[in-house]
Amino acid sequence: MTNGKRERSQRTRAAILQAARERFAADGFERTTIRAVAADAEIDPSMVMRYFGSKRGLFAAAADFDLALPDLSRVPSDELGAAVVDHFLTRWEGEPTDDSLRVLLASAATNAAAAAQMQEIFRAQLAPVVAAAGPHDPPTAATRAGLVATQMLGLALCRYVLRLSPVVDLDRDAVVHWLGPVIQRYLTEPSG
Amino acid sequence: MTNGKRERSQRTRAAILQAARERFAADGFERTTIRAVAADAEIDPSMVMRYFGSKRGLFAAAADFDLALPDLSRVPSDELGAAVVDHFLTRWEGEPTDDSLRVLLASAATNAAAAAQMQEIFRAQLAPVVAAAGPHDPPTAATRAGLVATQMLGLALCRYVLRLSPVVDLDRDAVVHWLGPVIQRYLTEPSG
DNA sequence: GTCTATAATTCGATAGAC
DNA sequence: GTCTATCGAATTATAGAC
Repeated sequence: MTNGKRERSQRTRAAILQAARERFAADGFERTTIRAVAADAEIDPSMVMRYFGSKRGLFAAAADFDLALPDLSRVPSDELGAAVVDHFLTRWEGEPTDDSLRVLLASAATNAAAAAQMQEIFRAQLAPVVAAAGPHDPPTAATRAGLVATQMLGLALCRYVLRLSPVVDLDRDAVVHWLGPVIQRYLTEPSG
Repeated sequence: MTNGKRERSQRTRAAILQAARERFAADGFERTTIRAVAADAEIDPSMVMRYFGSKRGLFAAAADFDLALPDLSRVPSDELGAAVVDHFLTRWEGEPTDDSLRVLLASAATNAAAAAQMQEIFRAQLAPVVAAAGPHDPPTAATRAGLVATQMLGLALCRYVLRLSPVVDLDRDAVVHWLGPVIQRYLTEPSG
């Protein structure tokens, strides 16, 4: 394959992936059609099959992402909660916006593979960072990570998916003000 | 119509509705088929159409529910958080279990009507109870209700839909212990 | 009230020309 | 690599017999 063709192939692949992320995030797995993704990417539907094999393969590629959490062991212990909340807000509302979490949120409720992927992301990415934030059993780091997930995913659900107006209307500082101490408690409070 | 026929009709309708709630809760709106609901209810698919008009009509009937929140103005102010968390746990895990919230959660991400219904339930049922819990602006009762929604819906999402194991493994007392103070703060902390 | 039969769509996936 | 054409399956919804 020539370099020109390879570059074009990579561009096509990237265009498909971007269109797929937007569709999956907006409509979920079931309602997203390969035909619609192809139309958004301005290519033929059969190309989606060629590049990703199947609708499930396309979804797996679109939903693969990295929380990119910072190393909490370097954050002052009394600022852990605010740091975590701020990080997620940046990740979800920064430029350019990454739709990957919304892809998973919109599909995890009705797609076992998506739910499993969400579980794995929090197990493999959030729990170790929580553990590294400091020794504080009980409860275990896994339990603390689960508690953090209830609040952060609940925020994402209400703010980006359900779009509950009082939650959408909170500005960034207000979100950190209200959720920061909650996450702080989940990360550091000793008893369980 | 004779009384016998009317009773039978009511039983059929109730059987359809129960089967629909289970299917919608487990699979969401898109993946749930009228055929599957009818098979579960052991009746003909066309009967579902006769009773509920359309798949959307069936969903609307299955997703209609009442949070049945208690009057918080009668709860001691320092027990508000624990009372709310305990109420939701009873509502979601009591006998018999009511799947209605899971019906909405599983569909709200990909179904605009479901998201709107969820918004309306929290606006019409949660916000007034929060307001009645006592005067405490700012922030407004709507904002406080929104914050409560982020934590309680996040719990429901992680515990019942995603089934994150650390969250599933928490017993009732642990949930109240961890979330109670969070809800307490969202309901009563003055500054905003 | 309950059923059969089917209309009318839509989708994922494949085959194969170029 | 890209496209046309189409298969086979599944769905909602309707029409009408009994």
